[in-house]
Amino acid sequence: MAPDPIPAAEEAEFVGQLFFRLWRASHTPTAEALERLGLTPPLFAVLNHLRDREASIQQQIGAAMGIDPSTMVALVDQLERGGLAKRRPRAQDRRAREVLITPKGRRKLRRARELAQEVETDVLRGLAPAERDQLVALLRQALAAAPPQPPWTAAEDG
Amino acid sequence: MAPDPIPAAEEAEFVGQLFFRLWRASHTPTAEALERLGLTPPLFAVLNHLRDREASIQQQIGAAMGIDPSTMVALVDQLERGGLAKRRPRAQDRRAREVLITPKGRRKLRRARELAQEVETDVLRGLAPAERDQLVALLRQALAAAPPQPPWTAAEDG
DNA sequence: TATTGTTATACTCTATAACTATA
DNA sequence: TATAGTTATAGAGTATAACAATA
Repeated sequence: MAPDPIPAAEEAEFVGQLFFRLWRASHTPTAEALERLGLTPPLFAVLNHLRDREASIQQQIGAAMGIDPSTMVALVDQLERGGLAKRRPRAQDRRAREVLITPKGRRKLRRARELAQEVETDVLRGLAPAERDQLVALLRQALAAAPPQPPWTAAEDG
Repeated sequence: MAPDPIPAAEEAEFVGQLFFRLWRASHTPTAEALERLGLTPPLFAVLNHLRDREASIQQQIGAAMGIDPSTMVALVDQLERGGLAKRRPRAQDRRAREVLITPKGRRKLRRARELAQEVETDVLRGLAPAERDQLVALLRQALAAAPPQPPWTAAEDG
């Protein structure tokens, strides 16, 4: 059997631990909410990417989000099976596949983003609105100046 | 081949993504530094726990840090093999094993904590000291009020 | 020859379940 | 019978490497 829940702030000595615990605090309920829509965090991340950059090809998506090419194949497969996105060969280079979000995909993404926002509001409920804005600003500032990152997994999301 | 490094702040729309990216920004180089000491992030986490609570038994450590009992066995095995900690039966209940950090373990932990601190300073180099303090305060405040968490993995550290 | 995507496989990490020894 | 720890196994998630199609 898995251990009981943990006192939230215990043992978080290093800043990295704080990042991790807050990420988990947001990731776990987000993943549960997404599951009710038939989505996973990686699928949600790809859909978010697709929302703004329709004609990007698999490799570009993977490079932008740190998803391995072979993993991208499986993710886009899932999106296609669910009718949330579709592939088409790029005209200028028929090796490459452009991935496009479908109207159904947009509708599902809209609901998913709402759920993710709700979770995030709940996770940061300890902060006043001004404090929350301040936190986000500091996080962005730190990340912008942080050392360059190696490739990441796709498990990142709200 | 794995994809190239990612522009740090790109795509981090949700706060959860910021947490994740900053955690990774600190976790990856920390893991690399620990490896040079023969440690891993989970071992580092357990040693940190042991530093302050010597007589805790495996189950307690696991419960406090969200590490599965069977995973704890493997971790303490590794610490014992390296001479960094040792087990002994608890007098009052010989089913239970108290885990104690050794002097060698303390020395190694001291170096590990120095390395982790250096990484963290580097990760947060974009923030002025006052901003950094402010960030930590906001993170702690948010975490203290966040919804109760399910068990965690041991991958959390500086 | 190099590159995109694909496939099949291997690896890492963690959880699950059955077992032992104590209680 | 219940609990701490152990062991062996399975599962999820991801990466690696070889292959096909195209450039």
